[in-house]
Amino acid sequence: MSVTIKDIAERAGVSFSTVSKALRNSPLVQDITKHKILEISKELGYQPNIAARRLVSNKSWTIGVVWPSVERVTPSTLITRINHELAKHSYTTLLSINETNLAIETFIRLQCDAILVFYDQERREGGNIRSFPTPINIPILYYGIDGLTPYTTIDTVRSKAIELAVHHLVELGHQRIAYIGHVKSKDPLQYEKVVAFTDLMNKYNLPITSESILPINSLDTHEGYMTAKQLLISTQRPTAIISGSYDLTKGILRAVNELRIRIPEHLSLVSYDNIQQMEELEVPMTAVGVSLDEIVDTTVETLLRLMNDKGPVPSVNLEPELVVRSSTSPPQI
Amino acid sequence: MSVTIKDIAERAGVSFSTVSKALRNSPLVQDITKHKILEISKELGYQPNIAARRLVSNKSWTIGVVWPSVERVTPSTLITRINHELAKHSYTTLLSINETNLAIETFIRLQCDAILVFYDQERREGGNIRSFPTPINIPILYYGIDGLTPYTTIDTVRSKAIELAVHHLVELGHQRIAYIGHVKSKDPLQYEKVVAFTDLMNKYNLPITSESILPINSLDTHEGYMTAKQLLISTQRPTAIISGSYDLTKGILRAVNELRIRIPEHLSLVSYDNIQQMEELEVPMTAVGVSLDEIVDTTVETLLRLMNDKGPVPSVNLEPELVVRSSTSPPQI
DNA sequence: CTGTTAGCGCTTTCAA
DNA sequence: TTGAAAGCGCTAACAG
Repeated sequence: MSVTIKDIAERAGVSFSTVSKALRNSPLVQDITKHKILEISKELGYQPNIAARRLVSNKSWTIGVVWPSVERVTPSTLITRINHELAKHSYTTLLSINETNLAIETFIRLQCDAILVFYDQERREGGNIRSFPTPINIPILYYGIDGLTPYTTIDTVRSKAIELAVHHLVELGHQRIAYIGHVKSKDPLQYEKVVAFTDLMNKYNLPITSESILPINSLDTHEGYMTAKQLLISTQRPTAIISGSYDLTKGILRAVNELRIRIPEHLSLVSYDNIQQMEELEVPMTAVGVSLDEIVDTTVETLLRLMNDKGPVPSVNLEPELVVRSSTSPPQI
Repeated sequence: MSVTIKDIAERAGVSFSTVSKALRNSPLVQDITKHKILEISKELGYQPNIAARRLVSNKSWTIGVVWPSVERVTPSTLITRINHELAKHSYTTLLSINETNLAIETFIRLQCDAILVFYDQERREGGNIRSFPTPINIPILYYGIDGLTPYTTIDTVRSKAIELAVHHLVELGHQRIAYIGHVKSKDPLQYEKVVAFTDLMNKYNLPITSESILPINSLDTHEGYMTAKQLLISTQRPTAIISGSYDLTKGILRAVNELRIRIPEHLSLVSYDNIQQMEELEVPMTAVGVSLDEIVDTTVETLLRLMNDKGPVPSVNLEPELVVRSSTSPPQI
């Protein structure tokens, strides 16, 4: 059995309620007594039992995160940052890699104070996105699927980001623009970007050929490299490329280097994913997207409101920005 | 507030202990009553409070997994599989991405039934590998760092795997053997493999040149591709390559294809990581390592013993195997 | 079959 | 400043 306040009380020769107060640093306990109790509890390796505490105080200081896709690298940074930020507010995050509804169930049983759900686009779970089958008394926040659930949601307007990219390039004078990104899979988040690209190219009356939308199989560096190399060898190569993710961009850069193409003189490059690392690439990268800081802050803030406010908390749709760096310029003729 | 058995009891017009029995499907409750109770509880969205349950029954059916490195892809498959396997024994896994000691603390407070620790080699945490600062009453199992902790450990003999690979190639008659997989970072698990390679090459009196140990930056596909391409262009190219991971191997294969080198006629290839996917590569791959199934099974089994046995549970060092497929043959002269 | 009761570890009045 | 007592949601004897 684990160490309890009773064990400490016995050793310290005081009542267990005094121990409870001492451990929570209540002013109602003499300093000497407090010291002694703290010492003994350390010695015994005492850890307060969250279960019991939650039972009486209705607060577990625990947030459940539904994380059905451990294997995807992209959002990992996000959860790491959120975890860190919540820790500042003394919350501990717990992840579950089970199927969404099962995970939610577990978190309810654990009496978490709130649940954050990263919906798994790839696994496409059985239709229960809209609402959990039974009523839930714990606040839930969804990430990334605005409009698909009745719960509060944090999302980013991906199409807008692509628009910003195309617009920027067109303003610089580019006409032959290519988009390298996920097309094949049914991932709606990725699909949204391609659609936005096509729409905007049409709007500007720019040509869409087989060489302007480059499908890839995954969002990793190697795919970016291979696809870009193929594309850039062509004589009618584009004067500008929009890349669907940071990892892809790294690959594209390698291909560009090998072919001795200079950025931005011979080729302009805009990348999705507004993260700090864009700044540190060989060529500081012009990028579009919502900054990670903003996503993290908004998510944590919404989570806190969800737990503290009585009324409903509104969903947020974060607006992407364009950050112009050195990878874009007017096309050279 | 959440729904409790009392709420159900009231609605059903029975005592709350009858509800408790009914929910746990006790034979001591009439079928009609049981049905009614089950229905009401579903209607109300009842979820048993693990906290309260654990408080009295001393069992939370919950296993804490310390997972400090969400961002690393490799072991993700492992945890996914373990999670699945434990579910069969009705345990739920909970992950924490916090620093090890903090995570352990949380799991103790949550009264998990056991804790599984994946030690983070990259983050190299502050010296507390050896033992948790205070006594713990919950069984702990460490993965991958045999000999560094007093707790029970599951580990694989990585050096032995590399030995098997070299031995196999030497027996086939290879002399110029290269190893791709020396990560520059100080990851001890990777380092162990390089050391084993050097030792064995020396033992067989085979030459180690600058072209037999290829340093890489990470274990991913792109690194494998770039490194292999560089290596294989050389006139004095090796007749066999040992690859440090599955991902690297995929990259090496791409380079090989591009250069129109044929496997195994022109080049033999052995890969670390004994996983099913090796079978499905363009060339079914000869591989070394402990099979994932075995790792999963052993881990789960040890975890269960740790929870059920009274006495200490021994650590396990899993022996790697060599699985010969079609990617290796004697060198052609 | 069903209800009553005690108690798990803890916080929180209320008394001393 | 300390202790006693009640109660959080649940399980497990024990009585009825």
